[in-house]
Amino acid sequence: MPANSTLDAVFRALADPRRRQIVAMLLEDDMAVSDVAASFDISLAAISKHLHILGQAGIISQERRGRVVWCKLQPDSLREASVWMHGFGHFDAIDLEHFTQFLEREIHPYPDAAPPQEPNKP
Amino acid sequence: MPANSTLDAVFRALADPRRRQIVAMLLEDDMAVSDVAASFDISLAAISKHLHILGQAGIISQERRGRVVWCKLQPDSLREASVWMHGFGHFDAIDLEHFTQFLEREIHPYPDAAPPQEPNKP
DNA sequence: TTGGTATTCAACCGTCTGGTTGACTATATT
DNA sequence: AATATAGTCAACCAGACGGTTGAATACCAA
Repeated sequence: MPANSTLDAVFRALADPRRRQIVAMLLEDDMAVSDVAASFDISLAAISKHLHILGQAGIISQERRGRVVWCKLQPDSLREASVWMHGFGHFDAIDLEHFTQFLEREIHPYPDAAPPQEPNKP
Repeated sequence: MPANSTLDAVFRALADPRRRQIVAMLLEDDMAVSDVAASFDISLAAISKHLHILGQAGIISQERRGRVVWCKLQPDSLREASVWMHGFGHFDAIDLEHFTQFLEREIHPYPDAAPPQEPNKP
C-alpha cells in the first residue's frame, strides 16, 4: 500500500457534507460535541462518530475539559491535500471571494433553522 | 440537502488512492482505459468503474475514438474543492516542490512495477 | 449520595463500495 | 466471414458506512 493514508483519510472525511459543515462551523470557533450536534437532526452518537472520523484524519483535535469535549480545527492538516489539489489545477490566484460564498452555504444551509449558538466557553 | 453535491463527488472520488494515482497519471498524458488498467492489478471492469466515478465527479472526461475510450483530465473540476480547502488553511504560498514529491509517490508507488507505457495516440 | 449532563460504546440494520466473473456490444484485423 | 481487441454491463459478494437505540462511563451539582 503505497498510498498516502493521510490523504485517504482527509479526502474521505471531507466527502461527507455534514462533516464539511462541521469543519466550517469550527472555523468560526471551537465547539463542544453537543454544540455541534445541536445544528443537526441526527443523534449525538452519530455526530460523535463524524467527529471521530475528522479526528482520525487530523482535521480536528478533541480535548476533554471537565465533562465537555472541545473540538478544535487543525487547519494545517488540510495543507497536504490542498497542495495536492492545487498542483493539478494550475489555478491562478485563489479567489477567497468564492470561498466566503461556500462558507455561507455550508454553515447556514437551512436559513430557517436555529443558527449555531454561541458555546459557553469557560 | 444543502450540500454542494459536486464537492461531495470530487472529495469522494479523490478519497481512493487508485483513483488519485489515475489522476496523477492523466496529468502526464491522456490515456486509454486499458492503458490505465495496465498499471494496476485489478480487473479492467474495476478500472472502468473507477474511471466512471472520476467522470461523474467531472475530474476526467472520456471520449470514444474507434474502439478506444480516451480519458482526459479536467483540471478545472478541482478548482472549487481546492478553493474550499485553501480557505481553511490560510496557507502561505503553495509550495509546488511538495506537490512534485507527492506526484512521484502517487504515479510510481511500486518502483519495480512496469512504468506507465506511452499510449499510441492517433 | 443521588441525580442530571456530556459523551462514548456496543450491537444492530439497510445501503453503498469496490472487487470479482461471465456475457455482451462494438470496432479492427485478417 | 471469422476472429481478436476494447470496453461496458449485470449479477453477485464481503466489508465499510452512516444511522439508530440503549447501556455504560465520567464528571458536576444538590
